[in-house]
Amino acid sequence: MRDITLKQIAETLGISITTVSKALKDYPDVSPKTRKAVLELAQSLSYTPNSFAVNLRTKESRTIGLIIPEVVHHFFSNVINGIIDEAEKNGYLVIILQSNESLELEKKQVELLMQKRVDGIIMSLSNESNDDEHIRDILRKEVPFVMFDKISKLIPCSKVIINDQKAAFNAVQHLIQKGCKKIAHIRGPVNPQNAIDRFLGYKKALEQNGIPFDSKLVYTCKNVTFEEGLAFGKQIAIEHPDVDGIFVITDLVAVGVLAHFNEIGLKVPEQVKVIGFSNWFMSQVITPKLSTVDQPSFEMGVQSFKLLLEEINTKKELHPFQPRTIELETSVIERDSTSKN
Amino acid sequence: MRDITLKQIAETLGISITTVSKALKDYPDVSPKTRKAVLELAQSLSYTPNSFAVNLRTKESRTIGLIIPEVVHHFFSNVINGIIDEAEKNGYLVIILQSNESLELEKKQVELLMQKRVDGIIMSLSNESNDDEHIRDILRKEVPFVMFDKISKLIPCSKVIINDQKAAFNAVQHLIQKGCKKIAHIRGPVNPQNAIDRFLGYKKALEQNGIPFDSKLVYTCKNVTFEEGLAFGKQIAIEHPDVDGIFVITDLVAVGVLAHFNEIGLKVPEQVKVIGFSNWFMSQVITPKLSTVDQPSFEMGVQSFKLLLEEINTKKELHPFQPRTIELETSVIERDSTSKN
DNA sequence: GGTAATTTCGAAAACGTTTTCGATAACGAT
DNA sequence: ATCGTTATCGAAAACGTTTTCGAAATTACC
Repeated sequence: MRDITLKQIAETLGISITTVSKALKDYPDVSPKTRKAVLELAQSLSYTPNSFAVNLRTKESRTIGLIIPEVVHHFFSNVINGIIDEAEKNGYLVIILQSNESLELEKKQVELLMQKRVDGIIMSLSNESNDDEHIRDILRKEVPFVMFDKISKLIPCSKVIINDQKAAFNAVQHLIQKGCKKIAHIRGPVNPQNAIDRFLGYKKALEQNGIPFDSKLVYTCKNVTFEEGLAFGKQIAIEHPDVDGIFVITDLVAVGVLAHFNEIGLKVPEQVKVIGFSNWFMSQVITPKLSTVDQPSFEMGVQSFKLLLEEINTKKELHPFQPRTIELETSVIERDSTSKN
Repeated sequence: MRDITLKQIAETLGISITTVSKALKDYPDVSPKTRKAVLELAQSLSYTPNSFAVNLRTKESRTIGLIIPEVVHHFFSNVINGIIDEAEKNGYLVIILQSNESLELEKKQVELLMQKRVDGIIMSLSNESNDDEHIRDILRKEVPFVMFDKISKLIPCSKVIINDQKAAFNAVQHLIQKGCKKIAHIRGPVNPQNAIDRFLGYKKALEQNGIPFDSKLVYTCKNVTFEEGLAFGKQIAIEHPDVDGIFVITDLVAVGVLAHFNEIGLKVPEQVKVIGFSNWFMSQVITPKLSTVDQPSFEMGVQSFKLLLEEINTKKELHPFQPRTIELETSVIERDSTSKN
């Protein structure tokens, strides 16, 4: 049961390979009669073109690469979802790699994808990423490239982001409106731009409301885990028992905080209000239901692929490509952890 | 900045393409002197072989396809994690597609992957899958193939599974040991083999303990969601207020049940004990912490790829391949939803 | 110096497709 | 019958690599 090729079809029909190829691709210069014959035979033999040969000839594989810090993560798996959905609609397949937040791995994977000659790369930076030579390498080779969420502002490429600073500002503003006077912040790691921006948004909201900024009230995550949430919850309760509001970098950590407060009997939202970030599915399942900032993760995936496709297509026609940045809207979602009904 | 090819290296060095190729691939019949020259030039030009050409020539792409019902799912994203980890270790990349539990999509995707000529396919069936012509097509074309978790017992291929019946049996046995006399079961959809097996395990445990089976105590999920958990929790509380134990098809649904019980003030585990399935990360975060059955999802991914690689390699050497089934161990994890400490 | 063995190299085919361009055939118009 | 036009086809090159097989060059041996 060997693979069917154009050659075999041509031979059994007594015509040339060229004509068979043309018939299958709806070229105008083949008679209806022979076209019909070719189509029928191809159908009955269930011919499918050898994609390896097509790739070589056309110099494209209709495959893109996706590098993310981790697959097992509510936010990222939703983005993946959006990307592979939109990609499939457009006849593209997606190769997924995860950097496990390691810069070294990330570099290797970028190289791997370029060797594979994917048609484009979508990527969210690992937390370690500050050296970006490997990223510039992508641009140098003119491989279509889009970054989302964790981006580097220095790289001139298309991006899909949210306005982290504004979103964080709104979250803290929400706490203040609910009456909070002393607000702590559990922030993300040092490097990632969005951790920085959310911190800046927190700071700005305090300033605009005449609340003095106190660096002692800022706690920095290393791994952004549930366990860190537990630990920081404990630390805050001990070090600053008068804190009445906490803005947390992401829902997962916020859930850890809530879990600790539940355990020690600290009342949320009566004694302290908590707001997270991301609108993780789980945040409306726990008690108390967690207020949060909705971040359109699926849509982020969709838009990322669309931008990439745009770049792929304009470059295919040898036109110059102008990178674009898409900023998606966020919104504060009020639940039980910041208001009692 | 065009791509570097063997031809270019050969021309600048004044030797043949053949020799360049051999030098780069450590063939014995090339002198140390020319090898050195080739290696150095290749290095300085940062030559990388055109994988499209290599694919065509070697008839393999070092890429595999993975079809799963949904990416955004704790169990599946962990399996994905295991697969792409192990694949990368062995120099393989992974194309991921999701069937969204639709048989029609699943069929299309199988075809897509075969057209792409991936070196192998790993797959977990969608809930709709009962017609398996598309699966048999994979075997007919002798594409290496592994199924995991949601499998079809009728297909002769390698599989990675758990013993769902035994695991369910142990879960129900656990409830009985904790004193439950009237045990309900929220089961999965009708088709999937593992939903059937877990149901059988439930039944068997009742029988062996002299508890009469009552089909009225069995509730069938359609979509296996948190919302269904809420709904069935409500239904059970109304229809059978004397139920004192519930075995739920998966943690997500069980969490829904707990959420409803929390809401109406039904005490878990005092009035009713609940045990889930999968050991979802979230199950130890909610109150009360959910007892469950641990299912080694990451390991399932690793083993799936290993089996696939085994098949790829033996088939590459034209040896006959004997499918194998790997059964991974599960264990009951006791938490607060079945015992008070 | 002659023969045999060993190194070292390269021509060429093959993988299967796409596409250009020229050739042939068919047809209509005069 | 001649010319121009159009419809239909196929030869061949190209994509870049791998590998076989034979040729040439070098070395070893007596």
